[in-house]
Amino acid sequence: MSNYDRSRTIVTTHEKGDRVPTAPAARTLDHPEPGEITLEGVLHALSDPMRLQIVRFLWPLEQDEEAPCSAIDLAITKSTTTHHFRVLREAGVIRQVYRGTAKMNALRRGDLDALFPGLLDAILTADAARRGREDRLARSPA
Amino acid sequence: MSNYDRSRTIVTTHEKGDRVPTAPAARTLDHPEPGEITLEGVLHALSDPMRLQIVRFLWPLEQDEEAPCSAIDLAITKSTTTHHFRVLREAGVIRQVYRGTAKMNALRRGDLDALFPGLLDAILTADAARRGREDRLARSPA
DNA sequence: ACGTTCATACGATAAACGACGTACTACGAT
DNA sequence: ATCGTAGTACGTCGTTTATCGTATGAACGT
Repeated sequence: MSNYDRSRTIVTTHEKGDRVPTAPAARTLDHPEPGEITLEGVLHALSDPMRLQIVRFLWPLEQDEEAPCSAIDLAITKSTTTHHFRVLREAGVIRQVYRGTAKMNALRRGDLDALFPGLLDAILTADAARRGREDRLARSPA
Repeated sequence: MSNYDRSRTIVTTHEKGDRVPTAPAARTLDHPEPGEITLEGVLHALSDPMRLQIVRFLWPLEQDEEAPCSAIDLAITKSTTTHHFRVLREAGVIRQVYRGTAKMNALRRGDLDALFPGLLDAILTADAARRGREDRLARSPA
């Protein structure tokens, strides 16, 4: 289940002579190959309000521009945030990479557009339109 | 297939007085108003393989053309089929109406296109492309 | 060495989900 | 009246999900 690279974390037992975590070997994260990305998986990943909010945040960024997890203000705890980012990554929607102490996130726009042309834009445009409607409703006299 | 006789459709409300006991107020089904349809709900409804298969079946039909539940051959039992159709209906993806002993289904194409322009086509085109890829892979020499 | 910051792992929990079987209803035809 | 067909209601079962809290780890400054 966890794609976290445990090659080094396992070593909590400093048994003196066994694997010592002297070579951090840059934490890596598993991402699905384009061929492993499924439409159902992507749709499911985007069917959660929090995750949609994350993608909405990432969407306007330049191609491959990255943002740390903490850049997005979600009304959930940090551990739940981690969970949602992982779901998005495992579905192939975002790419995550460690940069120092932060974990940067970027939409896998190229891969998704190649696999499902127009899908991402249709979803996010639809979402933007929906939000526009709701805002207008909220502002209109009751 | 698709030649359903609509000549005896609507008339469940008999003129005579009010609700005639023989006509138990024509079973009706609740559908969300366009304003109640959410993007998350639609995405969630379409993120299941069986439901995607249902929509894929309904998609090529003419505008508002209907098909009974039984027209689609799903590898699940009847009760599970009922469940999936209900999820689609409650998400606003399809419209269901009783016609005699059958329950007819149609995509709510107009409503969906108005709310989320391009979304349905993007999803189903993406799905078709994906299936094309998989078929090619399956046929290629191992 | 120490503390701060960012993010994870783990464990718990309550809810939702997908699937099933059985018993049932509604409608139309025999 | 009875039967078959189409679909529902309900209860169950096992899995997944979304959320949390707490403890932990990794990188960076001081």
